[in-house]
Amino acid sequence: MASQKVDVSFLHGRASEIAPRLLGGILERTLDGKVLRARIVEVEAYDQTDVASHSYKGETPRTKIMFGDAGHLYVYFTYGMHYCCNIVVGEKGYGAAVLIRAVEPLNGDEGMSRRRGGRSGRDLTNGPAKFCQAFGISLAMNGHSLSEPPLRLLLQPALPTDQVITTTRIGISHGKDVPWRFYVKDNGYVSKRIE
DNA sequence: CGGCAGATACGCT
DNA sequence: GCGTATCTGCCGT
Repeated sequence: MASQKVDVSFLHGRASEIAPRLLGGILERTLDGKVLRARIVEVEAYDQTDVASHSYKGETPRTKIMFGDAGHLYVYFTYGMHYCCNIVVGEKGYGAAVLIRAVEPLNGDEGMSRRRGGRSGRDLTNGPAKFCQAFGISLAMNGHSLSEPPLRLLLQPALPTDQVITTTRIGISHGKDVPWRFYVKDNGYVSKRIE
């Protein structure tokens, strides 16, 4: 597949509009001399107007990257043991990002399985922290530009609208009614199928 | 497959 | 102190 720069201008818009457009995009990671590839199948949008977002209460040391340049990775640590990663979107100074909640592995399943404690199939990457573990993403990659190795985003053509399911987000206690979760219809790697 | 409890450490009040 | 954009194991259906 041809190499492809992240079209940063494409990421300059509302998180809720960009998020569904990232479905089907490819994430390519080089790790331990191998190439891992996966297709994005589930995302959620967060921005500073929304109570569920880390950026809601303004910029802090932790959320600084979310307020930075689009096309970079915002990684956070949660529940004392998990990492989750987002693609920063919107204008610099505006805190917004798209959480990668699930991907479908395309290559490098063996390495992912090893990092996932021997698990296989959908259990490799059907959740945001599972994906980070499978892809070896931690705080060390916070702020990384997705135009460069060792982790690149390769945008793909938009999916047909009837293949995209829109629902409320998962695991939050505020902003539960906001329909900013998007996933690929009938894809086995989606974390939870509801509605 | 669904529901629930426990793990575990950091950011922020 | 308290809550957390989660996962896992264990239980029951």
